[in-house]
Amino acid sequence: MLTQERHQLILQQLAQYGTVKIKELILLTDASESTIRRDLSELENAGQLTRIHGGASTINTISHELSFPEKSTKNQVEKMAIAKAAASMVEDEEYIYLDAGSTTYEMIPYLQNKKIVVVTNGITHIDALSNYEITTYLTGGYVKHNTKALVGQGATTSMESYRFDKCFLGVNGVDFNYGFTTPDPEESFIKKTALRYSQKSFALADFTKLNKVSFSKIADLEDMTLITNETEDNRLLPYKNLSNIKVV
Amino acid sequence: MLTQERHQLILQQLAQYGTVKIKELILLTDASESTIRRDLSELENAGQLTRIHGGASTINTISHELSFPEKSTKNQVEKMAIAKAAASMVEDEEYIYLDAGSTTYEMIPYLQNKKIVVVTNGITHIDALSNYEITTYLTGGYVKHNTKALVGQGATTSMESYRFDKCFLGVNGVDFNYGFTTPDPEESFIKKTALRYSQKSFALADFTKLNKVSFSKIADLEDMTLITNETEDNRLLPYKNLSNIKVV
DNA sequence: CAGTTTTCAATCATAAACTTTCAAAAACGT
DNA sequence: ACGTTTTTGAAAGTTTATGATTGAAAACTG
Repeated sequence: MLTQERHQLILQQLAQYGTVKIKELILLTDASESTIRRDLSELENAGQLTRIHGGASTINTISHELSFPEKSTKNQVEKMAIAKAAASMVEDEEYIYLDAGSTTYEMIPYLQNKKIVVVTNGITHIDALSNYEITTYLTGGYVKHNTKALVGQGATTSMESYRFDKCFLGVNGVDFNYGFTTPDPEESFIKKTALRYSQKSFALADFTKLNKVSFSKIADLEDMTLITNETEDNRLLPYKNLSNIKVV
Repeated sequence: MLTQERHQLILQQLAQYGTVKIKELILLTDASESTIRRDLSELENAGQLTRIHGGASTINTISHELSFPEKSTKNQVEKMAIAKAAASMVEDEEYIYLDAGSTTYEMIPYLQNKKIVVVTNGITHIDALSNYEITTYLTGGYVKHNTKALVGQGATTSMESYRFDKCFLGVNGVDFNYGFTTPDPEESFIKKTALRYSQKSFALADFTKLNKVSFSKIADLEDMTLITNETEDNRLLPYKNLSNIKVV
């Protein structure tokens, strides 16, 4: 990746979110920590940003915070790492279902330049997918106001017209006995539908979701490949022996 | 490959991506590294690009980002007046189809507090509709990157599940003989579908669209009620005697 | 506030990109 | 066909960018 490309990416992230962490930039650019630090120094000297502990922020953070919604930075780096691993599963010429949700959203930058077709029920994904010029279809359906996800009969019906090589679903609970779960039965039903029409399915869950059980069941553990991240404790222990698990 | 061809290719890549790597150019041209370097030097001396470590970039990458910002607020006042009049046609308990486009978008603030259900193919409408807590369904379909409108078979199919009391469509051409027209046949087809499933239909067009004919026909004049605005000239003259016209 | 973890700046060796040079190949003109 | 000019690709030596390492500084934790 060219120096200028990195600089542009950094400034773009800042314009979008107001702040950015070094670890996020490392994931986005595949550059080393040293390189990112050098980039931030240069951009700071050029007066394009201000460095803060752990990352950088726009010069005038105040105005930005008011006009733009803050990126929820909770487990952001973990989510990006998982998203990156998930995106690496995608190959050219494939048809992909991308679930609504923040983790699947983070996959989009890593799908750049892949010759794929994406179907999604996440309205928030559309802008990013358009920016990267990825061919996109949206399912129809009822608009959930809080999450901007499409659900209901309209969503499932429109999915019946499609078949996917791979689907990527966010899940809120992973449990050895209860399998994959999520709070909203409506969304759960959409996920199940995606699952049914996909050759291969992936569940994205950061470590905070492990050994949690949510309300509505999506599938059993063996039905999807779990993509999650390493932790220092032994939360992952029950799953270590599973064949369909990828730990980043 | 001719020198001139290479130069053209380099400039074309730059125009498309803003930056280009030397390794990419080697692959694209089958020329040696030395040759590409010479090309870049020459083009830099000619003031056509700036070389950077690893490749080259356009002189002012900033201009690319500046082209983004604001879309023309052309005829904004007229559009709002028309939108307001259109929204006043909507009554409680009705099921409404709201077409994608800037004029129909302006209707949304005026729909506040109405107990209605809205179906739309305009992704850009969703945020506003959510803000006003209006029950919303989105049609599915292919995402047109530039307009963020949903089109294609998926869109029309999903509309078949719905029936509307009223639909509001933006049109680009209104002509006494040719009726209502719009540039994109795909979008035209969606509008026709909405029309078919609506009890009553409204076409929104500011005075600049009058006596214009666009490529793809939507309907005849008598099929929709035209909502447009007053002008000082006599553009409106041919339509004055129509029963289904509302001038604001 | 002491101990731990994370982040940071500085340094250095390596790898990648760059410039210069030169000889071979291709294109050109007579 | 012959010599001349232009273009090309490879090689040498130079510069720049990068990633790993290390100890210091800052933030976090109990």
